[in-house]
Amino acid sequence: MNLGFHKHDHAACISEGVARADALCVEEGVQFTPVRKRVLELLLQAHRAMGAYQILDQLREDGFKHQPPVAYRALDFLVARGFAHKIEKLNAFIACAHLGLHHSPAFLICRRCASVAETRVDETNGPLSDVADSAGFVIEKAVIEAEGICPNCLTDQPE
Amino acid sequence: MNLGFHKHDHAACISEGVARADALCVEEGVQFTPVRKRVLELLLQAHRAMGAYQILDQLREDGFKHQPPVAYRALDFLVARGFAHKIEKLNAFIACAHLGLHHSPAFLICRRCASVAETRVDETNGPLSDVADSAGFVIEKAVIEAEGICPNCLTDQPE
DNA sequence: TCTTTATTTGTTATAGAATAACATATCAAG
DNA sequence: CTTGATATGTTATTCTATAACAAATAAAGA
Repeated sequence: MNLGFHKHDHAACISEGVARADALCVEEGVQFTPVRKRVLELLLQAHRAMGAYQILDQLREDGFKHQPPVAYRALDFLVARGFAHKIEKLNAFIACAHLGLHHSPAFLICRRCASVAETRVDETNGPLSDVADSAGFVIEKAVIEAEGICPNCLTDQPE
Repeated sequence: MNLGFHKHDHAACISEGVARADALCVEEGVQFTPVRKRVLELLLQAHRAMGAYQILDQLREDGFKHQPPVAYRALDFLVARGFAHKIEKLNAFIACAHLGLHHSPAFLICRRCASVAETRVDETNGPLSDVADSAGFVIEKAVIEAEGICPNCLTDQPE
């Protein structure tokens, strides 16, 4: 699986992401307003996790309004529809790498270069759901974030 | 496995927890100072995740100093030694349920009653480490937090 | 088209979480 | 006993996030 650690056609991955989100919004009858679109673009462009206030700074430069709620509202919208995810460990947000697919995301976070790769995990089995099942706990959503060193940073310099 | 959702001898679980931490500190030659001990007691007592400022309020009532760094330093100490864990999803802290055992914790968080159960997962295999291995990513630490409904809340009222 | 309902945006203010920085005190080893 | 390490006290600040309400815009029905 390509986890985004390697080179790829980035311009295409931005425009495709926006186009796909656009289509999904039409399908669902929700408004993909300029600020929402711009925030998704910023996240796709950055290709890493961004804090809400980083996004806010960018919005300011683009001439958008830039009070905190502007960014948080756009982010809430994107996260609610699965266009972006929140990385709890970083208090930051990242564009979804599997836009349009229902999935439960998991992340690999490099503590050296701060890159974040998204992968998918099967939430219906695995060690955690076994425990939950036997305890009678019903899992609705799981935060799975692994921290470590990405392949690029391992090669670059062995710490 | 007992996940803490059920009744148990809570007084004992507090005193045992403190005693075990005490012994571990002696072993490692680090100081289990009054404020550190008190914070661990508070967490064991609460038996749920507590925010740093909740802890701070309790410390104030106990006559301890109560500026934010007081709580954060004690929490950093407890987390560094595995006596407590941070729940990223809640920006809150909880006493370790497996004190003294090296383990990688995972949590089941009830969104109705806010109780948190700690369990262990094997981090060396499972779906996530397969993905990491094949990508060449070295996992050092994993945040695994599942949100849902605990057995008590399921029974109490089917939502 | 009108109008009314829902959704989105603008704005101010504040709450909540965490740390930087530096002075002071206490402990532990030589 | 003194020196180096560890821990505490304190002030201030930064970063993250939301409450609350007014104004504007869009969508749906009469």
